[in-house]
Amino acid sequence: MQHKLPQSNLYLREEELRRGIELLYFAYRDFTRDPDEILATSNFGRAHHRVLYFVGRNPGTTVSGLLKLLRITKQSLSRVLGQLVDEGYIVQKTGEQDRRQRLLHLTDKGELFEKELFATQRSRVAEAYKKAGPEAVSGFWEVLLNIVDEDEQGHVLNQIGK
Amino acid sequence: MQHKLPQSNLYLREEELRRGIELLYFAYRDFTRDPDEILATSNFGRAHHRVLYFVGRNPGTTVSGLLKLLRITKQSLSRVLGQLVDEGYIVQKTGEQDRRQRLLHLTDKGELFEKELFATQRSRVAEAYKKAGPEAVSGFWEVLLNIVDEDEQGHVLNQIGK
DNA sequence: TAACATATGGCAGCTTTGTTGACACAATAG
DNA sequence: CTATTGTGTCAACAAAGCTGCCATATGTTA
Repeated sequence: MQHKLPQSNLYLREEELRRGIELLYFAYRDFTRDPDEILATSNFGRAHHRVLYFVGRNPGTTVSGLLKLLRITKQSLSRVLGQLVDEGYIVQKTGEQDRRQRLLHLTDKGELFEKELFATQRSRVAEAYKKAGPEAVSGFWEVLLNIVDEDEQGHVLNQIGK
Repeated sequence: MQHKLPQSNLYLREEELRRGIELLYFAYRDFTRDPDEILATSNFGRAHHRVLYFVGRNPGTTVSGLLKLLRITKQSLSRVLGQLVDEGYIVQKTGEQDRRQRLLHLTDKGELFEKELFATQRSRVAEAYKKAGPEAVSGFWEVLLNIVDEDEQGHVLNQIGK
């Protein structure tokens, strides 16, 4: 006489959910460490990295575009963006159609620095992809995408160019 | 006459790496938002959540155990831990073998609160697992584990009970 | 043209959560 | 007995979020 054990199944499911939660935490923790170390030597922080990264990925983006992408307030962004502009990593060009806009671009210095930061994450992620194999990588993308807010998945897909 | 186009392959690989980096960022951003909102109404922050979470997962853990797991300094931990103890979410019991240790446990109040916080992430992750399917979930775990520092993967595997 | 809306920038001040360094005390280990 | 370990605490600082308010230039619309 066999029957399903619902508690047992629930327990299993909970363990699987906690596994995802914990792996996400630990992976993110380590994933940010290498660039953080480089940033610290330049008196920058993680917030500067994000701005450099997304300006590099979306040249000509506007301030409000970045605000929506990063979901932070104007003041938070303006602090780090101002420093990056002051120190010559980013330039702002007045928009041609709409002259209120400040279109953001990396300078050569900014591109160089972004490449240096990216290199650390590149090797970590490339190694992980290689060890896990292409099928695992697809699953990795798919689950992560579904963890993103449903009404934001479109933006993300658009951002990651797929 | 056919030959491989190395630049093209490199370009593709870079896009795939950036996709992982960006998905990790966006997923983590949204993943932390639901609990953050609940925490804010209790005058707690994300750091309190982590302590509640890992004490719940490792009842009887010590202060130094938590320090190693979270990789923060004693002072950072002691601030949030002190608040959680003061407000009755966590109790400290003197270790029996080693009476210098303070073994940490959630109170009933603490367990209830942890459950409430977990529920938000549970439903987000469960939904993502469901949409992506079991194979994708395996890949998700595998890539994340490989993103963790190599010399920490053992600890993590031990933590997630596998 | 006048009024409203939008994109951006700036100031003041607050909070959370990380950091360092120094010191103290109880308990354990050698 | 001495050294080390586990924990707690104080002071001070920094990064990066937040709110609220105000200013200016530019675009849009009635």
